[in-house]
Amino acid sequence: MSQNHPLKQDMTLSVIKTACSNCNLRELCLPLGLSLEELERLDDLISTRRRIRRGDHLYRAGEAFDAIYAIRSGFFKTDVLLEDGRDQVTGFQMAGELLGLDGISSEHHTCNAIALEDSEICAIPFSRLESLSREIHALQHHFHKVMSREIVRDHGVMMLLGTMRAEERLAAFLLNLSQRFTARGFSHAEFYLRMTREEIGSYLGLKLETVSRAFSKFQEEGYIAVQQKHIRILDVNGLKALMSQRH
Amino acid sequence: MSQNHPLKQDMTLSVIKTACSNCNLRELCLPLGLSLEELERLDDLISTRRRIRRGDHLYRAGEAFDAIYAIRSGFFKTDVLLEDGRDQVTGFQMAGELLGLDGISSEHHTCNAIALEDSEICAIPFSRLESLSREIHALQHHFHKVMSREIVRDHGVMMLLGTMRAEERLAAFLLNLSQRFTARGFSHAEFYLRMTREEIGSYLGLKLETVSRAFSKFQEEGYIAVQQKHIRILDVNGLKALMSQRH
DNA sequence: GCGTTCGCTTGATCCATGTCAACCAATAAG
DNA sequence: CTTATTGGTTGACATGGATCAAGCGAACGC
Repeated sequence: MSQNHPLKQDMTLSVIKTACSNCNLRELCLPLGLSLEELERLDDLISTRRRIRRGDHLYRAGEAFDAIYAIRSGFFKTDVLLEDGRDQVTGFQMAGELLGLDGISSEHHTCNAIALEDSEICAIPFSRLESLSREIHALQHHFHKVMSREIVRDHGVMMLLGTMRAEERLAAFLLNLSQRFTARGFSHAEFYLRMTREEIGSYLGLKLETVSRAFSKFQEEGYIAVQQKHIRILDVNGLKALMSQRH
Repeated sequence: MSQNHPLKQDMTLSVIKTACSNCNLRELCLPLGLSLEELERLDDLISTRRRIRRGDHLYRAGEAFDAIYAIRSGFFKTDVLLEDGRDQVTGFQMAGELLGLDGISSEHHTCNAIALEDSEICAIPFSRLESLSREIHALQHHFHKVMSREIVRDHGVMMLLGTMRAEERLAAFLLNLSQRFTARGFSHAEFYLRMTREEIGSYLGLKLETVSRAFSKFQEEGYIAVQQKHIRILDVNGLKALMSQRH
């Protein structure tokens, strides 16, 4: 069992800084235009801050659901397992994004959430979120939007899996990552992948060899420079063009 | 432009019977255990009831979002369109299910909803739903569960598209339909498909020929009897077994 | 520092599904 | 009733990606 071992240092840190109101991710994670008083009440939402070490689970499929999680820093994947052993990565999540929304429906988590690098999360007890969002209109609306955005994102993945070919899928994937890194103030053209070829393949419905070949192809074509997990995008438009060409 | 032509008859009908409290779908669509007073307030939620004729759009991608829709009777598909003309069916919805949740995030619909048979829907203005769910705890929670269930469903489709082969996909599709018909009091073993092979294929990430061949194969194997859109399931376990066999 | 493991790349081959095409059945239109 | 149209089935063939296999570099444990 991979367990979490909060360090002393970690504990004090969480006491000092668990506050949405001064979190530098608040534009990503919270509604805009809250009053000071509302912001203060929101700070009470976060029950705990936790470190999750690379490779550890934040939660597992089947566990009772009682909180959703905001990623404060780090990188996660979620995956679902079929009885017969097949599994699929359903998403990669980065700082400012939420984890655990799928657990609301059955009150049990339906997928595994695993840290791909040492990460920090804020746990938001769901019943408290519901009661606070009955009082703060903007919070309620924001939460609904976040859930809806997740549905729209999933439709995008369905589109990708259902209609695109291997290279298009990988191009879409890279462009999506690039865009999300940009939104977080990182370079849009240069980043490190936190996941393996196999995890990318699982997410994109491809085998790792196919992913690897597509990377090589993109490099040959001059769209990107790859060196293991280090990616530099050299020609965004090339990648975009690749996606829109018929068949 | 396909428009809706409500008939006089239709109008009176909607005045007489627009009431969740006596809707025979309420177990599917509403939280349980509401007080009478709460049920009455819920009835006010539904602003209009509309007929949508086979082939007509309930809404289109890009249109402003202001309501979600409960299907009172009938059958719908939703699809998304890529710029280059490719499209994909993202779901089939039947009585008691909700349409339009994807529109909350951007306040515009992100897909098309098209009736596959003459249908009736209840429009639920979203702002009213939000304000009422701030007051009725059970309604709020139910709504969150419904959104979450949609996310879980989408993960199931991603799994299907990402890891299953053609026959497994079709088997999963048939079993899912069967189960949903059963939940609505229809036969679990015999039903009419409302969609074409092409639409099934689009949903499952397959070409219509492949769908057709898989149907024929299932019939040869004795799992089902097919005659155009009429399906009889003869061996549920056969279909289930097909899905869990390795590769 | 050295061996082991893991992740990645690349080549050769195979196969499931796509593509193209012909034909048939059901339904709608005239 | 006759014809046009749409949806479905089936066959022959093509191909994208899976599979199998070998080898290599980077990271990690000892």
